[in-house]
Amino acid sequence: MGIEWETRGYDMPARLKDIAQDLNLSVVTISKVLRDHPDISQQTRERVLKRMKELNYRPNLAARALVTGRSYIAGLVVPDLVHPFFGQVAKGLSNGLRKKGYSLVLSSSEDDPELERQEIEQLLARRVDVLIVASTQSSVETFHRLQEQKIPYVLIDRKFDGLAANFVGVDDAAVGELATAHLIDAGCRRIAHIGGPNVSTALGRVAGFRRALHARGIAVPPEYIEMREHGDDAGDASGYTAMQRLLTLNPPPDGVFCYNDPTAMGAMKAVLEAGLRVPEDVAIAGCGNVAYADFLRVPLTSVDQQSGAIGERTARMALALLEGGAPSRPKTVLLEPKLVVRASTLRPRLKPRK
Amino acid sequence: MGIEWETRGYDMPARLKDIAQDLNLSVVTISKVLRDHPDISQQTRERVLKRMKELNYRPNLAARALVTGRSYIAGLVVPDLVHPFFGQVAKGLSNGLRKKGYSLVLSSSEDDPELERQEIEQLLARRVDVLIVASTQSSVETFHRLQEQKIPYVLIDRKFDGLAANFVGVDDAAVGELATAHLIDAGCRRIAHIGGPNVSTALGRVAGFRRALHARGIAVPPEYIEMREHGDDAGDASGYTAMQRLLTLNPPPDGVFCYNDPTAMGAMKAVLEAGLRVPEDVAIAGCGNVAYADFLRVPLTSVDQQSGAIGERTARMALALLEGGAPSRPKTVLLEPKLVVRASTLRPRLKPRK
DNA sequence: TTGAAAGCGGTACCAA
DNA sequence: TTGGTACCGCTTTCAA
Repeated sequence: MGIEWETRGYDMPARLKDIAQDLNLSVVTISKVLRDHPDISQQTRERVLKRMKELNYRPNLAARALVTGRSYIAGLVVPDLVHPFFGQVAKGLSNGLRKKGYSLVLSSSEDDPELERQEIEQLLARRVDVLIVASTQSSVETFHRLQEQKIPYVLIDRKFDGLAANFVGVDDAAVGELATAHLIDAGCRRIAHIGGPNVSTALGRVAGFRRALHARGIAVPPEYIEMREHGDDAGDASGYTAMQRLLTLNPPPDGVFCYNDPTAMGAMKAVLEAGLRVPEDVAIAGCGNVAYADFLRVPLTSVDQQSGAIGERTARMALALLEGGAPSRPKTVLLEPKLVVRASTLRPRLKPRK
Repeated sequence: MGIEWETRGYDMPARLKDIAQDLNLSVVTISKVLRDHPDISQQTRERVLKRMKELNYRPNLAARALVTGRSYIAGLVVPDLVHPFFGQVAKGLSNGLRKKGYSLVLSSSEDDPELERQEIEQLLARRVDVLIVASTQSSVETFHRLQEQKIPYVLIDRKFDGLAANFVGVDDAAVGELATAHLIDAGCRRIAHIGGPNVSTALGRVAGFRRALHARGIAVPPEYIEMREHGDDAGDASGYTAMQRLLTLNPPPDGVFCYNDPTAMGAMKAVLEAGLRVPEDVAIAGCGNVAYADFLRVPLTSVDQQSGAIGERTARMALALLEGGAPSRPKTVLLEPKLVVRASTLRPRLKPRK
């Protein structure tokens, strides 16, 4: 045991220096063993590894990051961790990055653009190697700054028009089209939409909604479209009130496409409370395909956003940015949404005839 | 502009040294301004701050951590991020820590004890200041090691008998008692339990279940208790099959207390598919009070586990561990569970008489 | 195959 | 009020 070790206390983490002194070697040699450097004799290597085990040695990653300039940390900023979509993305991402030794630092922006900016600052101060953001910004300025500073980043879920950035998400217009076309096929003719806040996902979905109706020559009265200001959290409450309003119209809609599943759940509640039936009087389709969609009052038809796949693809893209040699052009990965049909849109005329 | 700056490239982050050279000051002076050290002249301070803004200076937290020995990072390990309970905990925790400048590094153990150990190692290598773990270990060894190394840690949700550790969670026996007593009050007399895996939460809940029945002199046939091996994910599937088995018994139960809400949802599905009614034939109570409990086929009575509060209290405890002076005795915070009654247990005899 | 010296970007201590 | 020097734990370069 080196003298150093004696005086450091058994609760302080061991350092390369401690091992070096114990073994009468230099710090450099130990460092090389640590990193599997070739030019170390087998015998020395074994002695060092043995001592490392004994001392329970763990390299100080912060120190390493300081000299190598790589932290092996990815930063993730999401609007709301409680939303199952982002939970799933975080899980897929975390799994993908772990394999390559990266850790994930998590920030929640609470759907607040200013807070999101602060969190990004904090992550940059930590010198994360890459940033992954489901942004709630309305301006693109933050990301221009990142570009200037050549900080690799990937946008997920929400993107910006006119910003050439790495992006992983679903094709939101396709999401809207898929759900809406399905409602039409189910026999609905007065189809309404309860939309989300002013971000790309909500805008894309309402655009797809319009496109599908237009393609089939079905008109959409403006009052059939309700864009809500809520973020991702209070979706059920806002879906509820939006649907109540839609039911006062004359004629009321016989089908509704909702921005997300919580919104759809709120809408469903309003319909049932009004004494109407789902799907016979009003068919309902949501987005997100939450895990429990099958267990709802009426099992909910929903467009799957591939949350797990988004996490994995984002991990792949982030790693490519880091390990890949030349900085490449920004890439966009658009996953195909999938419609999952359940009872909330299975109207009589579509049910199998007996 | 210092010569250094010219040659560094505009995309490299500015350092104290750059600012010092630009202003003909020493690095120490800049560092003091950065940390609001008192003995700096007003004029100097302003010059420095101005230059910091211009260069968009961000202190390198890794470098600071190296010298101060404090990383301002907390590590969180959970079994499954997708489970809404842990999402909520992570959110509360993140918010509580952010206020004091801490970041949160997130690890998912996927309910795998070995992976959990590896993740903890990784976090220790990052020199996190405190560790927060919802552990899936069966042995207590990992935590003894942490104690030896004097690494502050807080267990959440799941605890260990005989391990004196900081803990934040709910009183699981109370959870079980609360739900079971309610089922009895609702008029159930043949009450079954679908339990979870071999961790403290599941064991505590089944103990409370037994205690409540015993206190009212109601017997529990052993076959009325189904302990499932699943983790937190496939709860719905295992609740479904467990309930199917329970329904084959003679007599079948008229009330079921389930380990968690997904399990309860699966159980509910099995009951309804068997052509029975909830709650008239079988009343069902769950645990966790998931956000959408109100929107299920039959709105689900559930015991609220206070997930948000757990996150916040854990943040407080973690901060106390770090900022507090003397190392204190391990503390246990047991939050009171709350029963949220919904239709799944509102049996006729409890309904208001007309 | 091994190691001495320099330095990553900061902070602490003490002298000027 | 300001700054020189040492050092945090590790990697890099280059010489022995």
